[in-house]
Amino acid sequence: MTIKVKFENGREAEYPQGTTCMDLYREKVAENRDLIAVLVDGRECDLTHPLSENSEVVFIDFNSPEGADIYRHSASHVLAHAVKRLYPNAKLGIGPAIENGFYYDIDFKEPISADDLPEIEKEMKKIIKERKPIIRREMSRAEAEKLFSDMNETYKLELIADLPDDVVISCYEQDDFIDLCAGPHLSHTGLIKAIKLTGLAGAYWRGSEKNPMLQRIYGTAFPSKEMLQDHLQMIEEAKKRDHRKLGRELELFSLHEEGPGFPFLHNNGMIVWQELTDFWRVEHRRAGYEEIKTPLILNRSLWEQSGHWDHYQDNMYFTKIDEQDFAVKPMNCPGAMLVYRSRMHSYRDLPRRIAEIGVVHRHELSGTLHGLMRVRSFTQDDAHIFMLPDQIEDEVAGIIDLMDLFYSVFGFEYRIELSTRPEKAMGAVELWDKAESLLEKVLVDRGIEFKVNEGDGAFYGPKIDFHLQDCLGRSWQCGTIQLDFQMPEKFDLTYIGEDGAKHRPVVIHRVVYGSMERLMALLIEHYGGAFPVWLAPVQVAVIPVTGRSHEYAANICEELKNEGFRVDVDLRNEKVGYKIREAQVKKVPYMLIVGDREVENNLVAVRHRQDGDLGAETLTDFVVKLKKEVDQKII
RNA sequence: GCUCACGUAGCUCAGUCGGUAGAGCGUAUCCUUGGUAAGGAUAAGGUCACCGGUUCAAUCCCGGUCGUGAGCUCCA
Repeated sequence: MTIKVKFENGREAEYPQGTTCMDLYREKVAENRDLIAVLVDGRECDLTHPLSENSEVVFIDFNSPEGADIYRHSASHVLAHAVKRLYPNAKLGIGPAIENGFYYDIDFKEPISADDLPEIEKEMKKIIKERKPIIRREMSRAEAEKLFSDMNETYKLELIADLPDDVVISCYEQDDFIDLCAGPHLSHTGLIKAIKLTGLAGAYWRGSEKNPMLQRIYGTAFPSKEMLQDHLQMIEEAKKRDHRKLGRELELFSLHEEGPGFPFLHNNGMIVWQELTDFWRVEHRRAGYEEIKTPLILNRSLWEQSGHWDHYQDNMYFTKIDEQDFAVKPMNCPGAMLVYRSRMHSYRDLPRRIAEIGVVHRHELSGTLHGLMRVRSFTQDDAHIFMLPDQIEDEVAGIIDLMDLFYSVFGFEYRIELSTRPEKAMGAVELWDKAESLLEKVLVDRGIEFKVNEGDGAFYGPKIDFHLQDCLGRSWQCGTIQLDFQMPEKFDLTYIGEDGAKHRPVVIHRVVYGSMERLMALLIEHYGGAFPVWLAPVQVAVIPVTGRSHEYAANICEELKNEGFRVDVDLRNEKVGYKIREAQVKKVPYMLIVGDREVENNLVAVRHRQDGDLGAETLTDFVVKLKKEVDQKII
């Protein structure tokens, strides 16, 4: 019997039945030595996998997502293997590959510390050097249970117990180490070229705080030392750009024990903030938005009506005023609902786009707080759009355009995801279906690529999320467009239709920046603290060379201020090099160096923080260029 | 919230096997007038996070509190 095998390049060939992928691999690897695994009809398989029927076979290397996963999954087994050699009593949890690496959760009899990682890493390298073959063993449930119970691997027994009846139970063996695992794996440990253990942290068994906490060892693996180096360098770069560090150095904001999760913005941070909100207001007015401001603290009755009292109480802050319960707002919507409801609406008034840059407070778990990224008090660039059902499409399209405008100004790439009706959804199914297909239509009509997350929508409506990608390739969810079928019901919102009867409007809840605080953090890291001129807290530093040019420098500074620029003059008794260094470290975009030569010819010597010395020109010429850079928000 | 680690000058960090502490940067003053990333000297600056305990003696050891950091979905 022979079977037909189709390769990724379209070539077909016949082989005897039972030919393993390894046999084919031997031919292939001659062409590409980096191949490490195989997809048979799209499924990841071991190289030893025998082919029993006509199949499509694709060999993959580390550069495919599946390849990287298999590679790192094998690395995690090597980690567990090394741990078992050094700590025979340790019990294994799970050890999957993750983005950029892998981990293994382990229950150590005596907790280990980060100092123990180098030794484990050394043992891993030994196992790699030994080039142990990795062998798949399939077994019955009873055999597996006996095996792991003999080894006292209680967590593995728990996993086996939870495996469905019809699944093939498999283990992977290398040397004297055997682990319950679906696979697939590399064919031997020697294929792992570069590893590094990167961290140690606690993690609950199966992610539940009711379960015991295991120790999670994080690591990463690459097929070459260079790739590992690059990856580690990327992490270093991210550390350098950490907004908490830059925020302090550039005096943008500070955090204090007195207000955990409540950041303090300093003058420099406020300048960036104001530029961001100024830009936001200009574009929102242009797009037909009104702006409102609603109170921080509102009566309990409102939160009962909105449902927050029942469903969000754990995250809210409370106070009492005149014997009555009040809550600090965790969201802006109820306020906006009251504004809408404060007068009657005709269908002719809609859509009504009501925006609010609103401060909300949410009690987040203390362990989740992180700089400006995750706080307990933040500012949303919120807007609620009240509209007729048949306006949904146009409104959503308008918001998508607005998002694109903002994100491209910052130089962010972004991805879009559409989340649809979840199990416990509120509202009529027909309305959901209609809304979902409308959202999809808007995206398709504009030729926008998007990913669908089935069942991931909010219980009150489907949504479109925007995930920004920063310059280090990390992604952050910022913008969101959420249809809300709930709020109009809860607040009994109405408009008078053409027929003279009351109807229910649809509400869209949307943010572009998301949280101002988080956007600031994002921008700080995206730009590495070197803000484009329009955002830079100080746009120009005037630097006199000697005391003789102090007066000239001060005049230049005045003139630039009068032109509306943010400018500092450095009249300290220091050398130019020193002053330049300082302006450079503070990431000031432009330095104007003025000495005797410039005074004499009435010029300024321009230095750019990246491009260095640009030569001398007149102040007028410089102002023209600078104005253009600010107005066009050039990155 | 939970686990582990950490908390020493404005910042980055050293140190004390228990006898109340030190560097660099920054700051102030003086000298230096210097042309594209750090000129020199001197000085000031610390309840060693906070509260208890052990001890003749605690910044150090122990306990607690607060704060900070890495994690806590990625399913054998």
